[in-house]
Amino acid sequence: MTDASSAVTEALPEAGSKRRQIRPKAERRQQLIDATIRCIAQHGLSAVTMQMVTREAGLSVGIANLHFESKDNLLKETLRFVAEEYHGGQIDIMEGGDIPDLGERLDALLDFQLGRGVTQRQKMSVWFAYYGEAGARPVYQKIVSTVDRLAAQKLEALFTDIIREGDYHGVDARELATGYSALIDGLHLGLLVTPRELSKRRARAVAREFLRRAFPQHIH
Amino acid sequence: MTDASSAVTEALPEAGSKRRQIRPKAERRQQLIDATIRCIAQHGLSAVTMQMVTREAGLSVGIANLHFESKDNLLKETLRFVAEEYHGGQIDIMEGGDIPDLGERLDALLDFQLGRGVTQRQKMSVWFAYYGEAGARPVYQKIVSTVDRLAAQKLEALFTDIIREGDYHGVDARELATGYSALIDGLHLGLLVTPRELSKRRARAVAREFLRRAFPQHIH
DNA sequence: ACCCAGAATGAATGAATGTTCATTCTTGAT
DNA sequence: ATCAAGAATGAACATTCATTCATTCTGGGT
Repeated sequence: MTDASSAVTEALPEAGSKRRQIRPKAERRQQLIDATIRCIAQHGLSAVTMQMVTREAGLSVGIANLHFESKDNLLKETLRFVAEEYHGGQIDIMEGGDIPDLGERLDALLDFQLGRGVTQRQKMSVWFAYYGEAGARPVYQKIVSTVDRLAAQKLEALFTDIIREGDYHGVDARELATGYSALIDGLHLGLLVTPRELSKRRARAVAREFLRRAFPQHIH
Repeated sequence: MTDASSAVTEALPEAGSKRRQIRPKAERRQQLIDATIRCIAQHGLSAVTMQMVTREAGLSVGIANLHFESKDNLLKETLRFVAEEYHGGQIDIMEGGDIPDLGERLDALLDFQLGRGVTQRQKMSVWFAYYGEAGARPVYQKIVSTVDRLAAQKLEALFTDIIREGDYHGVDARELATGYSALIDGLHLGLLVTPRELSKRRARAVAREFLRRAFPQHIH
């Protein structure tokens, strides 16, 4: 449900054709959000300008204020999109009727969180750019909190099921879920800031080991 | 409140003295760095201006370019200071001849990483503000990598000692150190972005549980 | 073929910000 | 008491950026 990532991304290369095109509002909005994500990843949140974003989108500067009322709003909506895409993806897997086996479901979750290619790195940059500003901007905090809370609940529910199925003792689903979420966030940080020290392979091994310690029967 | 003439310039330093003071270069540098930290924590990295920082420091705008050559450089030096302070504190504890007992040393480390009061929150904000930009700024990446690598080595060494002392099996010091560092980073993020969901007390419990699983004889 | 609602444009505007530098002031040495 | 070195100041400058809006253009409806 949440894989609109590369759907509309190709609007850049017009071979000499600068002809003005009229498109529905929703499409333009997504086009601008996608461009914003690329700009943040490449230049950093604090360096992003409206001119930069609209040029990246292949549009004029005026249009950003037509569809979003201001730069602040564009940035806010971009955060909302990224947050919902990431957490939505997780939630789909965790609820997943697709995967009945709980151990496999855990694996799929880990795959989603630490897998994928370059695209993921772009999203990670955006993610942490906003985290960095969240301390000073309540609006960002609220957006992240909202989706975060839902994902945390689903994770706790999944862990509860696993604990029951494996008859594990001395394990608190809530505490473990908090720990696992924090671990994943920390690994993302490591991948972003010190990619030389932490390979994606090792990050996965570390996360896997965490789960294996908690649920030895489910992770091999 | 926002009076340009009288301003707030004489608020913090010396009571009632608006007289110009000449102080050694090192002291002014630190004064400006401290002010920068407070500004980042309060307004976010992308909103920080030179005027803001120098007013916070109770100094004039010109002085920032006298002691640091540019805004970029001031921000860079501020990151370096925060990074070295944080990692330096950790390293002192981990090397710690002060605390012979390894279990207690772990506790002290956890205390340092998740303890303290409001000050810590300020530092956290700064920390993640830079992380957010690190994806797009190699300079920041390098500063963080450098101190990070050293701290990681010390942590691995401490874990190795503990594993030997406790005769633990099936535990890899390096992997565990990576996991623990990531966990702490992730908990810091949680404390910063969703303080409502994650209390400091619970963060400590989660980190403690992680260590207890790995080193049951050393953490009670 | 014609029309017009509204999508799209981008030059113009004004506000904000980093940096400079001529000038003022402080301090310790003489 | 005097002076020079250089620390400190802040008004002025040049630049950059978000936002506006008069104008142009497009495409579906008639």
